[in-house]
Amino acid sequence: MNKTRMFDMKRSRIKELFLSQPIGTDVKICGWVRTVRSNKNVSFININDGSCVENMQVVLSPDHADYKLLCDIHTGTCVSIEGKIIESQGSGQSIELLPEKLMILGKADPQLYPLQPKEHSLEFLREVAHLRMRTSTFGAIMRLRHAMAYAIHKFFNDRGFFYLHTPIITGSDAEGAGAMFRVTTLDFNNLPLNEDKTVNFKEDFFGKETHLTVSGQLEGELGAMSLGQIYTFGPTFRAENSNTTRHLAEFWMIEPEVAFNELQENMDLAEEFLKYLIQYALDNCSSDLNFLNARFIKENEKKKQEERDEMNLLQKLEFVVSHPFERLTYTDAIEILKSSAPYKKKKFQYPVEWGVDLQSEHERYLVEKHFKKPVILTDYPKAIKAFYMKQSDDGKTVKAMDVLFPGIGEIIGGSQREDDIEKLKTRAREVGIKDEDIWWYLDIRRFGNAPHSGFGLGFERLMLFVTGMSNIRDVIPFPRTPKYAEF
RNA sequence: UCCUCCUUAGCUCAGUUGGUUAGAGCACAUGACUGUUAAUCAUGGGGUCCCUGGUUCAAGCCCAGGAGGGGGAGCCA
Repeated sequence: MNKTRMFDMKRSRIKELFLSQPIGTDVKICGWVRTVRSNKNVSFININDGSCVENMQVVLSPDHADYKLLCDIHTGTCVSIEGKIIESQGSGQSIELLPEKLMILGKADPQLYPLQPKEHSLEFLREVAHLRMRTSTFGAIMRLRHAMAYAIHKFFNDRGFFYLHTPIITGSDAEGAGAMFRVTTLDFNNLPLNEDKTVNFKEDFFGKETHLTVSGQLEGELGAMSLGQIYTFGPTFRAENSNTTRHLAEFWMIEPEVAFNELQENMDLAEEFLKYLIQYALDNCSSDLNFLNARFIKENEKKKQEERDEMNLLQKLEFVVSHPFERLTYTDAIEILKSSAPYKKKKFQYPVEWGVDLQSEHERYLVEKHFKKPVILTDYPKAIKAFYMKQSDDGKTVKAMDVLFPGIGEIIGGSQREDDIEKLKTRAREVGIKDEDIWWYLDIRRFGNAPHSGFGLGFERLMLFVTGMSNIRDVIPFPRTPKYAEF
């Protein structure tokens, strides 16, 4: 690296410089200015290039040939700097950069640039999502998001799973997971009509009605029943009018599906998977997690006493990887809720009765108050669960499982799948799905049938937990929600 | 979709019972300052008080409608 010629210097990423501490060597960095501080004798320019949460401090003296450039260097300016790495003469950082040559690649008018060297509200930053990844918080979140995506592939690859690309455009409306976005090339101002005035979708691009997928599961099952064990990891779309901190219209979902697995093994996989991912973050993203932890602690202190988290972010992550998840049946959960203090004091807004779906308040009680750890609920009443879930011998419940996390609620939903073709057809018809719509799904039960299981993990919900953020719009670069598709 | 809260300078926010020319911190400009960490200090510029209508001698403040946003709920991952 000890080159004397500057113009052909290789660019270093700041993360590498902090790791290798190459004191005395000449380097080149490119990045965006975070802050500038000056006095009569010296100026400090803090540069971030996105490689890590830490900034490189550039120390510029007034007698430097490029000192005049300082008047155009503000927060947001993009610069390229060649110079020597030296041991920092101030406290607060181990090394700093003494510039030989300073170049402005792109100015940022300080009167117009929205980001300032101060804390901005998350709501404001959502309005400038094209720039918010330049902040420490969103930089850390997006690097963690990448690390988690990578860890997901690594987890499955290391265990012999195959990444299956299930379709994003789907012709089946049988997935049954809520409202779908329509995909069409028809001219809305001149729709082809049938004789009964309904739209003639035979004229549409695919010759039938098509939508964006709400789940890759049904196709995932086909993969599992051929390749043994697969996972999907792709975008998923729900046209629900959900306005919450936990819902997006476009989100990413991971759906493993394993032939021969029954419910017990499905739970084991889900628990091992989540713990692996969180451990991966702890092992590989410590500086970003430390930054987010400091942020979490500060936010937590602002909350009212009764709403405060007992643990900080790092403690929560450590806690989850080191404790077994609580596993119990829906029926047992109902019993616990019925003998709970809030139930007896009539604090629950919604009724607790065998057969009703558990509400947020009930899930929160179980996870946050009663067990104080992640909970896997199983064996739900069949009436409140999807048609494809394996019916139990009791005739009342299905082999479903929901993994509930503190502060997030359902992070995973899954089940053993119904492999009895007659029961499957009957249940599908009950919810209005015709055999011919899922003929290929039924075929799997007809040819070489076997038990199999799987689940879906909401990627952004995982990100909420790992980053300690509280709004799902802040853990995806460009959120899509009802009435909002900017950028 | 329902409930609820909010909208004042580029950002974060204060603004009393309706009363003269709407404030602060940060940011920005200028100057000062011996190495700063969101540096500090001084001075200065900067406003469609979300929009529309109404009540009133007088509206940032009260009333009605609308728009945008936050939080909670439902639905779910």
